[in-house]
Amino acid sequence: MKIGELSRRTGVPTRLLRYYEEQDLLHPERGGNGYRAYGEAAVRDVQQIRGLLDSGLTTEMIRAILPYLSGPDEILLPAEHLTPETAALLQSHIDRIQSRIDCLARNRDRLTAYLAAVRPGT
Amino acid sequence: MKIGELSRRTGVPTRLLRYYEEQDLLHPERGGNGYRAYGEAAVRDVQQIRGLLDSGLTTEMIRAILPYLSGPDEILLPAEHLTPETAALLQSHIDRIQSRIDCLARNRDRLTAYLAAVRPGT
DNA sequence: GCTTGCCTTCACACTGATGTGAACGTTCGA
DNA sequence: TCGAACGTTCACATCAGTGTGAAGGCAAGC
Repeated sequence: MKIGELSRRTGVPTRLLRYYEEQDLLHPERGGNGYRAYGEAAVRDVQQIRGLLDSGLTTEMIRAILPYLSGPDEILLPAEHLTPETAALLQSHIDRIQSRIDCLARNRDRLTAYLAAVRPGT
Repeated sequence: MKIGELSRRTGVPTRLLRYYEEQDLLHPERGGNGYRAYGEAAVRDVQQIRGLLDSGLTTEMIRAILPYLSGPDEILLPAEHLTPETAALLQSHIDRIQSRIDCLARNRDRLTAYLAAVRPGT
C-alpha cells in the first residue's frame, strides 16, 4: 500500500508517516519509482506509534520498545538477538513506563476524589 | 523563600521555575524589591509539576488540573467555585489520563510478557 | 565601601513533534 | 494526450520544554 492509503486508513497525515520513517519507527519498502510501499502490518504499527506518542512517550523510547510490541501474542524477535544488555535496557524502559503509570494513577485518584468530595454538595 | 532556595530544594533550575510561573503554574508573591517569594507549599507544587511533565502531560493540562491536586487529603477549592462545566472539563481530563494509563499499561504488559517468554530460554 | 552572590528581565538557541508549501516527477482515467 | 491526483524531497515555521548568557539591580559579609 502507498502512503496515501496508509494515511487514510490510520488518519495520520503523510507528513507524519514520513517523519516516523525518518525517526526509524517505520521501514516501508521502496518501489522502482521511489514510492513507499507499506505492508498490512503498518496500519497496526502506526496506530501503536500514535497511541504511545499520545501517551507522552518520545520517538526515542518508542523506537527502543517497538520491536518488542509487535502483536498481541506473536513474538517476532528471537531470543538469540536478546543480549543481557538489551534485556536490561528493556526492563529499564518498563520501569520508566511504570513510574509514569504510577504518577498518572495517583493524580487521577486525587482528581476523582476531589470530584467525589465536591459533587454531592452541589 | 526566594527562587534560589526553591531551586536547590527541588533540583529544578531557576530558569524553569520562572517558566512555570510564566505558564501560570506557580504564583509566587513579590517582595518590595521585585524578588519572588515562595511559600513552603511551592516545594510540593514544583515536584508535582515535574512529575506530571515527566509523565508526558503538557503545561496546559497541568494548569487545568493543578488547582485540584493540592494535598493528599486537603480540598482547597470550595465547591461553590465548581460549575458543572468545570466538573465536566475535569472529568474529561480524568478520562484522558485514564486513556494514557491504559495504553501504557497495555504496552508494559506486552513488554513484560516478551521478557518473560524469552528470558527462560537464555 | 566593595566584593560576592543573589535576584531581575530580555533574548537567542536547540530539540521534538508537527504544519505547510514549493518544486517537481509519476500514474491513471476521461 | 492531458489533467487530476498522487508521489517525491527540501525547507521554512510553529509550539513546548529547556539551556544559556548578557546586562543590570539588590544584599550581606568582610
